[in-house]
Amino acid sequence: MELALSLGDASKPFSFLDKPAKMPNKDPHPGFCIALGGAFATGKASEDKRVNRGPDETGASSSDPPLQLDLLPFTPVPRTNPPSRLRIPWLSDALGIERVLSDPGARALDVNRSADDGDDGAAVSSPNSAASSFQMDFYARNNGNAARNKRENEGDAERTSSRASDDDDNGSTRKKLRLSKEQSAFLEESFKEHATLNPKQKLALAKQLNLRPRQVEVWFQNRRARTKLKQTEVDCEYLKRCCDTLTEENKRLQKELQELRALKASQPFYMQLPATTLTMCPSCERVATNSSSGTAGAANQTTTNGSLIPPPLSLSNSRAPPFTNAQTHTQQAKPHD
DNA sequence: CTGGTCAAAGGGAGTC
DNA sequence: GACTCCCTTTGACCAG
Repeated sequence: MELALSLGDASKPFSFLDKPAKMPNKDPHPGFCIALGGAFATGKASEDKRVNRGPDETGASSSDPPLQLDLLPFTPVPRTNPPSRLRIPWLSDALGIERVLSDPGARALDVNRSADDGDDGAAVSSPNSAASSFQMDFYARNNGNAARNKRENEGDAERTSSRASDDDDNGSTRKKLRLSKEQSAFLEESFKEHATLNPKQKLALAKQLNLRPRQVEVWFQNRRARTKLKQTEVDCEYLKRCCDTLTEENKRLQKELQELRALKASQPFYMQLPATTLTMCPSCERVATNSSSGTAGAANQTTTNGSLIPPPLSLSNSRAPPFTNAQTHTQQAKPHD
């Protein structure tokens, strides 16, 4: 597992990543950057890149439950209206495909056109239009959750009328409006393509789902917040593991240090060998040896995996001090010439 | 009753 | 100034 942890310079992406970790512009934790490899790495990032930006999408994709794409057709409920085929406008534009969410072969609904052709939304408001049938489907079929069906079916009319009159509400009571399963699923599908919406997309979605644009906007805001929260949880979990690993490494190094000190105490004559040079930098506290004897080897092999311990500064047999800066690197033990 | 979830409101900050 | 985003909080709803 390859990993890198950077505290203080989030602007420098890690080289092994397919793409740098995207952090929001107003990230509340500036200077913190974490990159994961192996199990945590989103290896699909390169092949699963979205058309548009999607902050935290990589993390979300790993933690989010798989989205049910078999939203339609709604077989349990008999259709009274012709099935409609929905297009996610920006998807169709960008990819040249239709995101079919309903029966294939049904009439396609071009949300872009409906949004562009007029502000009255005639294309979707007509009772005979495909969009209308889709909207009716949304309200005819509520959540598949059996426990909720009764309540929700009872509340369908209220919900619909509530939405229709929300704009005119005096706002005295904030009625809880829970989006239907289909509405949430469609919004989710849209979110997978675009974590953010431009006004046209927002209007198109609102018309398509018979929601107010503000509702669509709020849903996306809340959805981004949920994604970010999940990513934060993943990051925290990873940091916790990093902390545990470093703690273990620290313990091991402390133990090795004690062993070295014990060895040094038990075999003091090594320090008197003429060829042995043991130096320590007081600033960085690194011990470097300049010796051909075995003591140097003991100092150099302070790690079992060598991952975190810096290599000796000099391995040459020269009598010259291994540290070039004589001001900061003071020789603690001088060779006996 | 309580805690979790989620839609929504409100406010601050950034951008154009 | 309008718009959008993010963050926090609120309130309704639901399950245990």
